[in-house]
Amino acid sequence: MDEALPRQTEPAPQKGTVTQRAIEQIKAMIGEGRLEPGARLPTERELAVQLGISRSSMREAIRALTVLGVLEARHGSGIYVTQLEAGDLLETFGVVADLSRGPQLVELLEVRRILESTATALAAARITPGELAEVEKHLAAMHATDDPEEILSHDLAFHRAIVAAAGNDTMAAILEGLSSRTFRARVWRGYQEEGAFARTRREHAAIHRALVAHDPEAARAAAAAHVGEVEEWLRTQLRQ
Amino acid sequence: MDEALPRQTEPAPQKGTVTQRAIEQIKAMIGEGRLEPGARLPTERELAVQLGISRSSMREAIRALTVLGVLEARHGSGIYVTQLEAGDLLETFGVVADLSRGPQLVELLEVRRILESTATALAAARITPGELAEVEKHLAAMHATDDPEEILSHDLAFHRAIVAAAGNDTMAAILEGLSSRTFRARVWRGYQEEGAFARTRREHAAIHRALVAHDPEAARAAAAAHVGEVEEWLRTQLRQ
DNA sequence: TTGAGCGTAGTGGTCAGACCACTGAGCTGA
DNA sequence: TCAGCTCAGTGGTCTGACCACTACGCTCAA
Repeated sequence: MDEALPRQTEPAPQKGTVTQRAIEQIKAMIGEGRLEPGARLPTERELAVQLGISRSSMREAIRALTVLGVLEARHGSGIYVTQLEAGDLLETFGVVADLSRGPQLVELLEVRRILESTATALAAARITPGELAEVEKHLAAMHATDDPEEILSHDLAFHRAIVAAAGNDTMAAILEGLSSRTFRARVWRGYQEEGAFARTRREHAAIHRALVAHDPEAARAAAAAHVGEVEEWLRTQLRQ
Repeated sequence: MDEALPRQTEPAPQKGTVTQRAIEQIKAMIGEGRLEPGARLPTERELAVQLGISRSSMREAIRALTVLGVLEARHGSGIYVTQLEAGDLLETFGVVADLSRGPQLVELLEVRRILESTATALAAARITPGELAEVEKHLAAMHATDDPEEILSHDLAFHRAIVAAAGNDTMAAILEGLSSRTFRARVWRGYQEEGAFARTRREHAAIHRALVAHDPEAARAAAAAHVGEVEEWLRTQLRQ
């Protein structure tokens, strides 16, 4: 059975470019379970013959699915389906954050505020002593240095550890994209230059307190306020 | 200045494949503002010469950025940078929903519950009479037919209209991906077969009431319950 | 018997050049 | 004036060749 409903009497409607069709066909193979996660695909040359297209076009299709995190090409070995986990598929989410500007950055921060506050609330309810120790490690490291690069790095790890404790890998992957290194660097730079370090520390401490107390509502409020501060600052920047 | 820090004394570290490098370079050109949204790029042949690679490799790079929604190729005309709006960049988000299975679907629904409940709450506060009329149109259409396809279609439009009224295009684009047609079709099918139509109608009515009353908290609760029902049903399905 | 080292077949990565399909701007002529 | 045509330029596709790398099996000395 073909993937398209017979909307025409034509046997092969030839819609779109051959590469686009190849992308859809491989996606369909995976979606229908004909290719399991981790499975190895036929060779580029063989796939091209199977779908009746040239190797160049097939390579473009494979490249497309590679950047989407669906396939993984290993030089000299073969092409494999990824595990199709959240991390694989949502890696490209960072591109959005990297290329967004102006009002769109505010919208992204708003999404991050919503997700991160909920994730922090979940974490407060579920976090284990081991996970809490990890969070505290980065909190302490953040206070122990003056190097902005290192602070940013531990800041990221601090939030990442909290989100991981929330137990939803998909949400974690999305937030990872929303907090991607370049995105944070661009916004944080200006924000911290205005002497927001002290405020950031206070907010981090509040989040930490809520986690220790296993108080979801306090955690939600603290996380929302934390991201909201940056969001509001960015709004102000855009107005002027 | 090159994009990479000089971690080696080498002038050109040659990291990764040439195609990957080309992707990064084009992305950098856009990120640095050398290519504005809507701008037209040099021809494939010219770009290939500029970056010192073959046209094949350049085409793969362009294809990759095309599927990511960053570039748009027009046959016979040229290659253009998209408007880099949320819709352009987050179109690929639907791929995640299409290829996710099992526990990951539950995680996706959890993310959707969080975002959609907040979006519905925002909509309740901001919705205009015109937007409300649009919502009601789909609500009525949903009740006026028995065709599952049409019901699903209006169900999607109902939520889309609400989310649009929330005023955050980025969030709307993400939710669009999370509610993509194939995703909904896969989950909804089983859900509705169990006679959930009546419940769905009640929940939609509750959401509508909250919107009319401009009551954000009621709207949030109603939307969360609505998605949560499906989420819980899916959890049950996975257990057995 | 064992294991380090060496081939080698097969795979993805890259390149070059050719032709096709489509677009759009300029020319032509009624 | 403008409908229609022409054609140079652009993306889309194909072919075939070679390079870089991997994995596996073979060899041969310990």
